[in-house]
Amino acid sequence: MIDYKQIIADKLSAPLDKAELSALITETADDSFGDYAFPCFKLARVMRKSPVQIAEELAAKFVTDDHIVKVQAVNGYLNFFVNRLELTWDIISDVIAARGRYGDSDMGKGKTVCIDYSSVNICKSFHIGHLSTTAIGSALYKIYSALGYNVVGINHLGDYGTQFGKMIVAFKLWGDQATAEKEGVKELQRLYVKFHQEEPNHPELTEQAREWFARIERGDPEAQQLFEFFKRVTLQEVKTIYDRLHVRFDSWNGESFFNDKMAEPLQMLRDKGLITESQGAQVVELGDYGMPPCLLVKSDGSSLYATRDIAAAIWRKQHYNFDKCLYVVAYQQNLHFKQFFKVLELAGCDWAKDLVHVAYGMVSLEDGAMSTRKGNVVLLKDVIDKAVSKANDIIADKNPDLDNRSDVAEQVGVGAVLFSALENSRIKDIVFSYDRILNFDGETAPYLQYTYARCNSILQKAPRTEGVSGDYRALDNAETLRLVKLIGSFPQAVRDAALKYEPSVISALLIDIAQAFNRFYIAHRVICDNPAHQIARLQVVDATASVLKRGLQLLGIGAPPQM
RNA sequence: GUUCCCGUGGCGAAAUAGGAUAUCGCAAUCGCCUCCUAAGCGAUAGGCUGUGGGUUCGAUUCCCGCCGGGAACGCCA
Repeated sequence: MIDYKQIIADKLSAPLDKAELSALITETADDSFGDYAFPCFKLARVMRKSPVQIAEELAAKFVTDDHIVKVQAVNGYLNFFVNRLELTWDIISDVIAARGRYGDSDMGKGKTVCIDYSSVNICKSFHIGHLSTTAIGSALYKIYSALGYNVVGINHLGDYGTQFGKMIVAFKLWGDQATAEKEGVKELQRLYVKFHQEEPNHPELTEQAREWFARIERGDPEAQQLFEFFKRVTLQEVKTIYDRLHVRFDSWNGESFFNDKMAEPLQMLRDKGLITESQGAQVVELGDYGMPPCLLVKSDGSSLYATRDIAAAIWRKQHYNFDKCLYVVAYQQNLHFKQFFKVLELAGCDWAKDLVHVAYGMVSLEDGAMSTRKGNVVLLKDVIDKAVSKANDIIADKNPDLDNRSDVAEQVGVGAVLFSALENSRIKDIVFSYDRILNFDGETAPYLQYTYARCNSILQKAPRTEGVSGDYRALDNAETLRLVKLIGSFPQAVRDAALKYEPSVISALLIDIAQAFNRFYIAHRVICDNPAHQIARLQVVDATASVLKRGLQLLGIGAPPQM
């Protein structure tokens, strides 16, 4: 890969060192300005001259060569035109040489990243509120893997808490095994809701629930068995969703797993003198850091969320020795993460700095917040089913002879759903709307997939041309340049996505690439009378297809060859 | 009340760790399939980037105030 910035920096005779120079060199806002630009404004102060004058002087002194073919001073910018055919071929050949793995690197070699994502709750339905953590976490998993990191995907199950005592009471009173097996989480959910309806009028239920929860903790066989049953029913159902989304985990150690692993961390915090008594509870005071205290032990002696998260973080550090541990959890829990990260830092865990809360925005419905208890939820399964069914209808209409029709519809529908959680900055709130998620036009996964299929179609239909070499002058035009430059920025986008924990960096670039390709496609016929031109253009198509596919893979979205 | 986040054309967003004329999609109107997939492409219309200051050669981007929206703030997770 030719480093034009470096070439320019080496040849520029400005009173700054090479590193500063190349840091200042940027890509131009518009191809008509050139390809790279050096803003002279910072030099103005040092050199005591106007930026316009500096640019002109630098331009006059700059000696062009085979790589940098033209220099222009415009409004205080020094604009460089590179050898565009060289740039084009440089990028295209890199992509082709990468054989489908363009953008991969070994920057993470020997490093481990833990990613805590999706983390479903037992006995609760999987609704669209869980889509963001699942899609973002899974995409980060793939992105970090592509960068050579060893990645550990963790589904930190919500499988501990007094609600399971309630579930047992409800199940014994109103439920039965056969129905639960048949109806799955829906039935568990119904029992849970019923418990809350009955509880105000039957205070003894609360007491029974507490008792059953205590029995789970003691390892009472009946309680344990029922609890495992709920867990099995929930996971069975959730796993069918994960299968459809192609989401994988390396660990399913949830809250209950850490139940017997909290004593040591607590003792450690006590030994360090961090824990104090407050209103009967044991807390770590964080007033010095502008935060309310972090509660670790309730006045009845039982543990809390933060206690388990601290134990889990320590356990993960010991077992995986991570270089980074990401928590893909909604921003509602900002304070919680800040608190327990700080507690670990105060405890002298220098690795506390490697814990990252990857926060994302809330999903709400058009008529307000979702509520499991009120039954006001949109199930993810229903959304996927609708999307797939719509994809099916469109295929029936546009491409009825397509092979593997249902498979393609599945990939398109699922892709559309996943993309909705990956297209924007994760911090943005989302108001769920069927209209939006079922729209397959414009900036959507089906658009990317369609563009990929278009590329593929050309590659397949192009007649073989033996003994002819490509004429790359066929690539000397605005549409190709724009497309190729975008493709060339893909590796950096992958790194940025990892650095910022932001898969949307990749989604946004893919949209730009697809758009640039479609404009290229309209403007320049690939399969044409001139075999030399055809060969050159086919390589652009090949590279586009390759990058679109790789990008979609990193987002966890399928790329059917035809649609 | 305190802390944090968000505020860009009717709607949804982008702007590479301050840079050149604020970019894209949806919706709207009008065009383009005897020609590589029209899930596409083009054109028109739509903006004082919430607001008032400040820093800077330059602010959507950084700082302060205000307004509007959201979230969190002790025995849930």
